Amino acid sequence: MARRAAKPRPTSSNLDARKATILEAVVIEHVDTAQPVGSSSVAASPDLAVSSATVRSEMVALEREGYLAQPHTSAGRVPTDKGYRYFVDHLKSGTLGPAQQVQVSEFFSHVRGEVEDVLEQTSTLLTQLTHYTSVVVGARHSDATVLSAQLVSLDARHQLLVTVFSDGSVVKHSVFTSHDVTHLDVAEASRQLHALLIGTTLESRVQVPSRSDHVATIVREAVAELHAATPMVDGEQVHIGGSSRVAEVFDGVATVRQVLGILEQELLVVSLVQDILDQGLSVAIGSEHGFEPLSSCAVIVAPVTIDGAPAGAVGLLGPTRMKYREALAVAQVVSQELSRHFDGESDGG
Amino acid sequence: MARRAAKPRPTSSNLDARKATILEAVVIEHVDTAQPVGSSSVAASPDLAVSSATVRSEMVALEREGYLAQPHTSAGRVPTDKGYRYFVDHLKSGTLGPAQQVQVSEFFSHVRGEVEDVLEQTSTLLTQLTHYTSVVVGARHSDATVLSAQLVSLDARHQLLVTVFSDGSVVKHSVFTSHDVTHLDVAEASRQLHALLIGTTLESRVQVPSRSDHVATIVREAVAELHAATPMVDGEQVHIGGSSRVAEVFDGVATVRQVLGILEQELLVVSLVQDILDQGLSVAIGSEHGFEPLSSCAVIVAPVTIDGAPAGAVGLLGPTRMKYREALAVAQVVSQELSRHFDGESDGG
DNA sequence: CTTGGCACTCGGTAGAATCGAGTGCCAATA
DNA sequence: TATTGGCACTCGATTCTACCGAGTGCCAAG
Repeated sequence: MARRAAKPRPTSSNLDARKATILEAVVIEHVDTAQPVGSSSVAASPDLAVSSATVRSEMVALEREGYLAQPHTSAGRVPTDKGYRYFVDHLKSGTLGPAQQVQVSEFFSHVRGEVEDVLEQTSTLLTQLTHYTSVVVGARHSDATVLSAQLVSLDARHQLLVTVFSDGSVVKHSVFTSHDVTHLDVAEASRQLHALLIGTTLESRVQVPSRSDHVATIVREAVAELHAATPMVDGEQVHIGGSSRVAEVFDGVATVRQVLGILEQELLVVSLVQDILDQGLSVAIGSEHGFEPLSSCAVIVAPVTIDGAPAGAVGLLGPTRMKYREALAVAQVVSQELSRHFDGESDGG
Repeated sequence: MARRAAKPRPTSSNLDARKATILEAVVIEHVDTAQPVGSSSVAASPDLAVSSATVRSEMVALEREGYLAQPHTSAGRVPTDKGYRYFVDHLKSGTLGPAQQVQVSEFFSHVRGEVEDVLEQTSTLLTQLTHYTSVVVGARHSDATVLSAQLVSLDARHQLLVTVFSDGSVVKHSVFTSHDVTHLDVAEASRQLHALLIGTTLESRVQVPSRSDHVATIVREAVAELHAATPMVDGEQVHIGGSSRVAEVFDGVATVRQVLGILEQELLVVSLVQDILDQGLSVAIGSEHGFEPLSSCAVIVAPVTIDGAPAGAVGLLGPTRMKYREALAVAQVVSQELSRHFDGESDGG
């Protein structure tokens, strides 16, 4: 997954009005029918007052410039990734249908609970709205500080370090001891850990006691555990919804298998989404994300912010032959609403 | 999902030795080739010293009794669910291949971390071992008692109730107040909540204070929150691995779509697994689980225990045309190892 | 009861014919 | 010069046919 330096904006993104109209018509029809589009059906478009012969000659031009492709001679044309890219870049932003609007506001006025639950449910909402696979990425909290740390004894040799962070996340880590420890020792260790960790971040250096008594050992173990497990905790939380949509939206078992396999590797998905965001894109089409196994997919992303700070993203994954207008609108609205939802929450709702 | 009263053991599960051998041969070959099996290839089996004509007449008998079916005239035979059932019931339990054994012991000697992580990784292990979709269900903790409850302030109007249970699970619940509360109030509420909740289970009636001061309000809210969210917390945790295998193991996009759709509804999967366990089965073949959308699947389950008490299950989901011997062996060994893993842990490892 | 023999069935495959959507090209036209 | 109708051509998809062969069911002989 190559991380490119700058936004790969189309180099020569100027088509005269007629070519643009033709390209648009091809995209729209192909998205609808999944079939190559012929010149005659394009010429039938009300936006176009020319004959199919004219359309044909324009189409060879569009093909030469890389916007269209022909599956084989004597077939219609199909948009290339570049063609979709032009279409998307020149898309007047769509809006949600009334039913969708209702569903979204309904959802956000009723949803409640912990962040994780909200994100999970949001992913369900997204696939319901679009019939595509959805991805919701929750923020990492590498700069969150410890609000509270506490050691709870499960049994004489098994303690649980429970740490609460300023972003509201709670993590637990098991601490095993080789000898039985008393409740008093646990209480003392808990007190020390709290004092030691409070205000620190996962990246902070923490000064652990060097003594070798029981309590100090537990404290050292616990801190080591907390920091050792950091990479796992630090990884953003991912919620993937509607992966079954993959099976109905792609043709060919091989592709389905491949895409599902990718979706199972959640870290990969996160870095993909992050990558696209870093490039300042809201859509990555086909090979644009430079990730071969997903070259027949388009990925739409929209950032989520909490009080203005980036806090994650929502995404939609579909075939390059995707209903971009709809999907973009959904992603945008949902990410906005989600941001607003959390904004409101942190002011006290 | 009908919950049946008793185990649906096969009613007349007696076949003479020759019929049994023939059935076995058909199952084995069909599992291997996915093709209908003809009399001649069965007759070629070294276990059988009869001609194909004899095999044929036995096969019509087996078909009449419901163990085999013919896709169409002049095709070979295919096992029915009943046929697979007989095969499974009379299977001499297989054993893992050496490479698999190594992989399992390797895994369990290296795995560490919280229960959730272990279960998640176990699900990955299962699909690696079998190439089937795996399900790992973690225990519910309805009878776990509260070891610790603590209220942590995120901001003036947003508190977090962090509860630690005796089974090592930690849950958090947000508590919002309509007025700012002081740190002193939070501390006091935390103290009261701890005293109030400790030793209780999620099912316990808790006597909340009826006073109307700030602290009492928070306490009431927090307790209400904890108990309101119970159903979600109570639900067993599910880890599903290798759902992409569905795409390579079933043929027909329709089936794939359907099975994936089911897998997305984790509650359904849990109740399915639970159902099969309740029936005392280790395999549910085709329609045996009475769950129509999965009628082309076989589900293998094996219970996981901690110190003898039921604590969850591991499962494998594949086509009815499944490698039962292998898969059963894997499920059994992994569930045992998992049980042992947790047994060891609770004694202090 | 088993077996070899035999006629029969029927899905799958290969090849030929056909269809038709769609193209590229060109000469006529505005 | 750009547009257009006309036309020959291409080539995937569909249909039809013939045919092969795996596999069956049946039966008479051992």
